[in-house]
Amino acid sequence: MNDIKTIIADAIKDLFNEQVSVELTRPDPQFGDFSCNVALQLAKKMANPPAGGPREIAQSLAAKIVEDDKVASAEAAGPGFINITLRDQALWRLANEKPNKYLDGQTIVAEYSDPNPFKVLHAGHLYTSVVGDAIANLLENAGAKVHRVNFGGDVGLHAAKSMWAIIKELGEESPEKLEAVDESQRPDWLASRYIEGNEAYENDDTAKSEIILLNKKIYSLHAENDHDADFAKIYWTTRQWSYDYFDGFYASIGSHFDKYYPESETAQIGLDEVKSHIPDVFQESDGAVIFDGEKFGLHTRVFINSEGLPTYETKDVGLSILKKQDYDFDRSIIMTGNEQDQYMEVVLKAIEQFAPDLSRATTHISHGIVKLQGGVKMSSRKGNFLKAVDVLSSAKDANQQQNGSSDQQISLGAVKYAFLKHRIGGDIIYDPENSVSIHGNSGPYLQYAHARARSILEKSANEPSNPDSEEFDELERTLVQKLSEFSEVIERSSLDLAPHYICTYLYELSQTFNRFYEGSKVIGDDREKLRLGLVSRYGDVLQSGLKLLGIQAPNKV
RNA sequence: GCACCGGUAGCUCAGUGGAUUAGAGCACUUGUCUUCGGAACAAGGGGUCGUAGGUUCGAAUCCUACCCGGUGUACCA
Repeated sequence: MNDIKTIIADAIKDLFNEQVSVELTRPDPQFGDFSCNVALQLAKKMANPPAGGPREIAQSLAAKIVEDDKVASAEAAGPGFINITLRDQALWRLANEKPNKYLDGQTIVAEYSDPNPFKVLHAGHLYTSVVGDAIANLLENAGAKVHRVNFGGDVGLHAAKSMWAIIKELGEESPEKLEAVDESQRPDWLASRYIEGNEAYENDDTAKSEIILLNKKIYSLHAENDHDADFAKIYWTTRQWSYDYFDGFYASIGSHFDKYYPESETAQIGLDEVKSHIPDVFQESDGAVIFDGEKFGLHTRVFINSEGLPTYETKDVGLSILKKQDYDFDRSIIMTGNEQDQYMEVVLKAIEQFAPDLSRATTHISHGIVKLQGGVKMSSRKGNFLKAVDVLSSAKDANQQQNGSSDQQISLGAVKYAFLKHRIGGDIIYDPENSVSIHGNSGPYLQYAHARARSILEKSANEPSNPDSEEFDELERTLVQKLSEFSEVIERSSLDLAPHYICTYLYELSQTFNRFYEGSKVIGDDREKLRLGLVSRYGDVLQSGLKLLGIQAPNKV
């Protein structure tokens, strides 16, 4: 693709001695392989454009471009577009192009999922785990060294609520009693404690003040690095249960993290940093330390509360510094729910005041809420929300019911694809039945399409050939043309941090293949070897595309 | 109030300032096909791209105002 751009850029230089950034688009296939609007740009730019305007510029460029031996035809069209058709061999080479490693040598930290210890993973955590992982894959594929990290609150009111209920449940501060909780029950047991603690906090004033005290106790436990007191033992043990539960969950969806950053580890660093920038960046106000975002058209937010405790803002400052220390990244990507959009703007603006490079290297992306199709009522009662495992099991059930399949790769692929196929940002309406459907734009459909392609290759007695010197017929060429888009799609997808481009592309590709397959006999045809070559490349593209999305593509379904 | 995000077919959603006719899937109508895995292919109906202006050779896309929905707006995360 860059070859083609160079051909056009050279032609522009030769004919008009101008420099224009050449952008290629993929037009409707009937118009050619590529389309280019440089003539329209040039006409604007030139001091003395030709009398025929952009149309004439396009014509003379087309005549020049077509001289290149990669190009079969180039024609001026419409108000001044140039439609370019490649020679078949050049198109086939493009269809086999390796991904552009434009991020070679770069280090990127991707932070997502971010669940809190002591609490339950909900549907939103599942969503960001899936989408964050796909983005990390894309960046890795472009050559970057990517570190996946996870930030969560192991201190704070929710932890105190849990600890309060844990101790109540145990009857006393005796850590050995925790052994009675079976390993498999630990996540649910902790979830129940959080619900109890939360309820007590809201409805029982005595409990509430006890919990507030526990909150401070947890902070000081960290400050003193206490691992010996009974209270500390209970805290550290149950906290570890949470991390074990997270690890198990991520493994079950085929994902992993390099590192967990607990808030307890970022709080002090953030606190020191914030304090060192009073009053130049942060100011004291009503006993708290704030950042006056209004100077920048943003909100003012509290970084250290009037009790001297760091807020989430300060912990995020600490996290940024820590991530930079740990990985010396070129770029940092943070994915959260979109309710944090304006919050994050303030934090990044504050960081910009004392560490502009750090702020500039950070990209925040955010997503909406995951809802179930049909709008299952979310009760306001605590603990009754859409859990990550609920989403997975609804897919499993739907797969069983609709397809009679208990294949986890299928139901997991269905969920991932259903999340990934939408542009990041809006709410996701998840429909289990739709997601596992073998008709239409779904994960299982593509997994099946891949298996079917592999099956053709296996069934044939011949080896695929590399059709480098032959001409394609119409259906073959349409397929190769679509295959040739793959490397562009994944590059654009990683540039825009938009995995959904890949979903759209893979589905379109499979439709193109089905049309080819409907009209072209493969096994037993004179052109069998050549066509096997196309089927083989198609299978590879489907598999590597799905792999980038974090979806398995087995050879047999 | 102010700010941010969204509003595209009955539903769920794509859509890079470009090209006749704004696209998919699901759902609906009809056809092909005794199937190299038909989990297919072909054709059709269905649209004031929230509304009104503006910029542009060209706007779903950019700008302005407004309407609707969601979220955020000082010591939660």
